[in-house]
Amino acid sequence: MRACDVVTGVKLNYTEELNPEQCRAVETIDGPVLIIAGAGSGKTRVITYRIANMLGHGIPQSSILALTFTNKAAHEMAGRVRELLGRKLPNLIVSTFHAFGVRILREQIHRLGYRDSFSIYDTHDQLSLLKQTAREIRFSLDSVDLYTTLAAFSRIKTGTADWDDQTLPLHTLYHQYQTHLRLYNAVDFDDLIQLPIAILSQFGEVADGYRRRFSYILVDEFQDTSRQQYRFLQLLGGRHRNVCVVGDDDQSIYSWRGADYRNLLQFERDFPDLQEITLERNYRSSNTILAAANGVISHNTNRKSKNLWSGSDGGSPVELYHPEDERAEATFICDRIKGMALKEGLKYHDVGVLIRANSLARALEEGFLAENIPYRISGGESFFQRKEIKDMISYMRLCANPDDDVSLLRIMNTPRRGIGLRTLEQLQELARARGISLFSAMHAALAAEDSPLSSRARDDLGGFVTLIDTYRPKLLSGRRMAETLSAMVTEIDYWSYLVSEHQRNEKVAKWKLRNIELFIDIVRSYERDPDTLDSGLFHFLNRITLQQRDNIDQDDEQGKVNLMTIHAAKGLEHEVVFVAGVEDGIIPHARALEEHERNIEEERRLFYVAITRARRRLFLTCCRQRKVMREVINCVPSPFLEEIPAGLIQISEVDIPVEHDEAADYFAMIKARFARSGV
DNA sequence: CTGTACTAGACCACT
DNA sequence: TCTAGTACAG
Repeated sequence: MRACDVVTGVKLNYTEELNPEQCRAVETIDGPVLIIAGAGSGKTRVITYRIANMLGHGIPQSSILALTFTNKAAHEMAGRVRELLGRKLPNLIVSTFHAFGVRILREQIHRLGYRDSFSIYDTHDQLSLLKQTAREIRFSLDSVDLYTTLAAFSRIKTGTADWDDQTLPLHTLYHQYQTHLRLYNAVDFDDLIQLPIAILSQFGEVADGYRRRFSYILVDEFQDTSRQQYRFLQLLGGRHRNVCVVGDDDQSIYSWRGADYRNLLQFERDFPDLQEITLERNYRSSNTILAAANGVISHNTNRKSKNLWSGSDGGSPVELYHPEDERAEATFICDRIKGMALKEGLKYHDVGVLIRANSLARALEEGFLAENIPYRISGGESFFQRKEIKDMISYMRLCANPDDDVSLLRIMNTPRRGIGLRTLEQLQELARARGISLFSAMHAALAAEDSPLSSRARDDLGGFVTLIDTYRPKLLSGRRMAETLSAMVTEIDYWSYLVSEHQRNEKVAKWKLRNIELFIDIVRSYERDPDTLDSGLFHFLNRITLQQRDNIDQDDEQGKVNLMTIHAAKGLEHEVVFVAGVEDGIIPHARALEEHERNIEEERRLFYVAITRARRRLFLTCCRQRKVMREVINCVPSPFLEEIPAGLIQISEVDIPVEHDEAADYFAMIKARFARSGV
């Protein structure tokens, strides 16, 4: 019997718990390793045991770097390791690529001429920067879509695309955007990968330091890595070659964000001596669910051939239901959940309700509320994206980095302080002339004898500058940040601002104030958390900026139904899974197909990921009609439904008369298939 | 400079 | 339906 004695003294007997392939994956520690891990093949288990095994072989935790793609996956992995070893590993780094990028930048960004107090701009901030930049250089954005522009900038920055006829007119805008980022001492999400690459490739001794430090690298969800992330990985691990990547090409669902399946081929080319391990045995789902999933995914071309099989037998059929509209859909889902809870003792937290887009969440949430089913939702707008919270964050960011014009512009007049357009224009003029930030320009304008500002404007401005200058050292001290913030909220009288903004609706004002209190609590518990090694203002801000979608409900997931997007569900599993809105235009999403017809394969993988989240039972719902924006539209069932072998599906009949031809046709079709298959 | 009222456009996924 | 942006009056 093999066992490994981990530092903690915990004995790990994994041979009994793992199959031979899994064991091999756990035991192959040195050199390049490629693990192809099908859905439900125990991947997370393998990764955690592998880390435990490495520690058991005397590899220090600080030498191991485990990278994933989403926050959720990173948390999941860190939690599993902790659970397995029964203790926290403070020096083991399990993080997203972006968070790891921040870590490097905090240590090294000065080499590129930034200060380590840099701000990180999320999409919102990028958007305001873009607008502001355009205004400044008199570039009309009327003809271009802002998001498209940002996407183009991203492709340019990451080297995914070159300037072409489409993007060339944006050339000066892009450069101005970049200049501003630098002036404001700010970076965007792409920079979090791009700048570390620049540092590692320009400064050999720095790169060597990191290579020595992280001598074992593990990458989860490798199929979702971008070319940039691969390059980053190569710079870090290309020499010592102790790089283990784990992935499944069938679950690649992030190509829109730069994920590139060619990384897999590149990895094989770069490390021709790699050990390849394929995990094909599925431990998660019933045979029925697995067969349904296989039926769907087999329609994709260009797959690395893989045959998932399961030791378990049969299982309940996949149930397909056609509700009248999205409200009936919510009712059906609630009824089923309640029924199973009652009859089978199903726990609410063992249920996952998956949706393609956040917009589908509303009707379901309303249903859960009406039926008193506790739920939690992940994805969508995070707590930190809420307006009132972003205001607080902007105050903190400006204190951390006074050159951050985007944050300054957000709060300069929030609450209203009488600093108007005229004053702002004068300040911007001054800032531009001297090549300084707005906050510096404010100081300059206040100090200047011949200031063009009116005395009223001087007073208003002076109040703001004094406010920031007073709270800045307090927040920077890193002590009692929560109290400081709380005092500031009182001083700026944010409550009155909320009340005046929501005169008609006092409830909203109260709700927002409550959110701010919640935020202050978060700051407080962050400060008190003994596990945060670096409890300063910057670290806090960086951390929450990367937490764009994950909600802060880490506390109690017990007893709550999980409502989330399919993207967010990747890597998770549930006893019972509902996939809502299995309609043409939603899965596959119309917008995805508009972009490119070939995106159908990724949409299919998305559906595959949704199906394979289920252990025992799978329900698919497909509305007859649905309200989209203003109007009610008739729905057509998703074409992917036909790819599920007919014998596996059971139609849940509805007692509502069939009104629409399309729906009727589809019904007939399903019934015919049903008859043919002889069920 | 502020507040209100009106209009257009948004809903695809994550860091 | 909701929000962000703009026009205009005070």
